[in-house]
Amino acid sequence: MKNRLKVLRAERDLTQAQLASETGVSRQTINAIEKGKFDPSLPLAFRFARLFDLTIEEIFEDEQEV
Amino acid sequence: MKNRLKVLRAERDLTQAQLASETGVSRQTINAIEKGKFDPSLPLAFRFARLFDLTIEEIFEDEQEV
DNA sequence: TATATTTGTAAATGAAACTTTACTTTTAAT
DNA sequence: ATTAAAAGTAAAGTTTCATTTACAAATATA
Repeated sequence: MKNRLKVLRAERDLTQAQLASETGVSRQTINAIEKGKFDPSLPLAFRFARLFDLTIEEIFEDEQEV
Repeated sequence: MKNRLKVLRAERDLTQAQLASETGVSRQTINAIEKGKFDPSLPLAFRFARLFDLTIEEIFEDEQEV
């Protein structure tokens, strides 16, 4: 699943560490999600959406893998 | 996190087993999500959204738990 | 009321998300 | 060219999502 976190972060001048602390996860978790190592949980996806004032669909692009 | 899966299923006359098979998970997973035992993964949430032709936000209601 | 279907639940297991610690590489600013 | 900050990565561990098997309870239908 692709995501626009890196761009959204850049637009708001946030570091991975800042985004991590604002969403209550570790910096490594943010890095792993940005690098496509794994997908966030649904609750974490909602926290990203709330923080950036976007829908989940505007942040994450599903690639219908099933 | 609340969800409207049970109602959406009822509207389309689907059993838990049918919804499970259409989204590629077990019946027990559907049951557990409906009963609030746990939240679906983000990819599974996208599959529900695609199947019901709704956004994730229209199916799942976040209760800002963090 | 008997029977079939659906739903609820539980235990054990596996897979994926996420953590902590720690270190290296890259980028930006002196 | 140094230095500091940010990003990348890795290993080991915990928690959460999801599986299989199995059975009980509820709902529908004959």
